[in-house]
Amino acid sequence: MGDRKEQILNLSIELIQTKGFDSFSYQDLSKRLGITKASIHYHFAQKEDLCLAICDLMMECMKAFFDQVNQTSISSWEKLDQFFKKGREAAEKYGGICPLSSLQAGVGVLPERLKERIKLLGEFEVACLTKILEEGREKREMGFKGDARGQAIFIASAFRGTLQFARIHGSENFQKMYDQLKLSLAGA
Amino acid sequence: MGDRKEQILNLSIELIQTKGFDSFSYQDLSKRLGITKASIHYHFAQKEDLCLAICDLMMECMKAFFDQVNQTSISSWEKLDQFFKKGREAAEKYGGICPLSSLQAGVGVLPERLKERIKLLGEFEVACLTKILEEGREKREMGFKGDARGQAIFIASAFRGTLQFARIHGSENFQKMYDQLKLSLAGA
DNA sequence: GTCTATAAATGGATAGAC
DNA sequence: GTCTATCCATTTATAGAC
Repeated sequence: MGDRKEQILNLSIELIQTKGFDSFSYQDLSKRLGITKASIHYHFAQKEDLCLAICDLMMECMKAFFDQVNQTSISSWEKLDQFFKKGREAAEKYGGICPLSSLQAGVGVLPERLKERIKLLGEFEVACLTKILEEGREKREMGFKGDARGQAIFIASAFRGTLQFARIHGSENFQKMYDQLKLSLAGA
Repeated sequence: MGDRKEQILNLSIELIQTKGFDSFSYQDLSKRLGITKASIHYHFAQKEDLCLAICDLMMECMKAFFDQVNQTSISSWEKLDQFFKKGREAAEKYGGICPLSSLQAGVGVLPERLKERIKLLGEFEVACLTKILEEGREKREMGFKGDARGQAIFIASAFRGTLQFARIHGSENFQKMYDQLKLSLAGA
C-alpha cells in the first residue's frame, strides 16, 4: 500500500476515534497532511470508500491480534489483559474512544454497505472473545457462570462504554471498572 | 413550557438517539415538524442552546426517575430492573441508542459548556446507581464484591454498550447481556 | 500524484415582513 | 410565532492543468 494511502487511513482512524466518522471532513485530513482535498479524493474517491478501507484495516488488525494472542501459551487472563491493553492504549493515545465503538454509535448515519461491515467486525470480535472465555472456563482459570457469548457481549460492551466514560470522567475510572470485571469473571 | 418548544426538544432527543447531535440539523427538525428553520431558531437561537435545554431535560428526567424508584419499597433488583427497562424502551422506541451514550460518544465535537453538562449527567447517574447497589449489598439482596462505584460504572457502561451492540446485532443480545449481569451481581 | 478552480448541496444563523 | 429571503461557511465531489 502506498505511503500516502496509509497516512490517510491512519489519520482517519484517529479522527474517527476523536470526532466520529460523520464529523470529520476531507478538509480535516487535508490540513493535517498538508495536501489538498482533491488529492485525498484521488486516493479515496468517496468518503464511503475511505471508511470501507478502514473497516478492512480494522478487520485485519483484529484478526492479526487474535491470531497472535492464540499462538502463544499465555493464560486466558493474560489474553484478556492484552485485549484491554491494546484497546485502551489506542483510545488514550489520541484522547479518543475505540474506533469500532465510535462507528457503532454513529451507525445511524452510515450507508448500508458500511453498516454491514460494522456488523461483521462486531460479530468477529465477540466470537473471538467468546472463544477466549470458553477456553478460560474449560481450563478452570475463570469461574464465571452462564452463557459464554453473553459474557463476551457483556465484556466488550462494558469495555467500550468505559472508554467513553473514562474519556470524559478520567482514566482512573477504567481501572475501577476493570477490577470489577475481573472479580466478576473469577467467579465463586 | 410552550407546546412547540416541547415538540422540538422531544424530536431532537429522538434524533440524538438515532443520528447523533452533530449529525442532525435544523432542517431535519424543520421537515419533521412542518415549520421553517427560522421558526426553530426563534425557540432555540443556537444549536448549542437546544442541546443545553436537552441536557436540563435529561437531568430532570433522571432525577424524577431515581426519586420515584427510591420512594417505593421495591427491592434493589427491581430498582435496577426498572432502570434497564426505562433505558431500553427509550432506545428501542426509535431504533436508537441511549441519548446520553450518543452525546458521550460524540463529546469530541461538542462545545465546552455542553461537555460539562454531559459530565454532570454521567456523574449523577453513576452516583444514583452506586446508591442502589450499596443498598442492595447492605440488605444482602446482592452479593457482588469490591467497590460499588466501580461496579456502577461497569453496569452503566455495559448497559450503554449493549444498547449500541443490540441496535446493530439484534435485541436478543440485550437479554443475554442482562442475564450475565445479574449472575455477576448476585455473587458467590 | 498533486494542484487550482469550481460546482452543487447543506450547514448554522440572521433580518425583517406579517 | 412563523414566514420569506438571504448570508456565509463548510461539505462532498469533479474537471482539467501540471
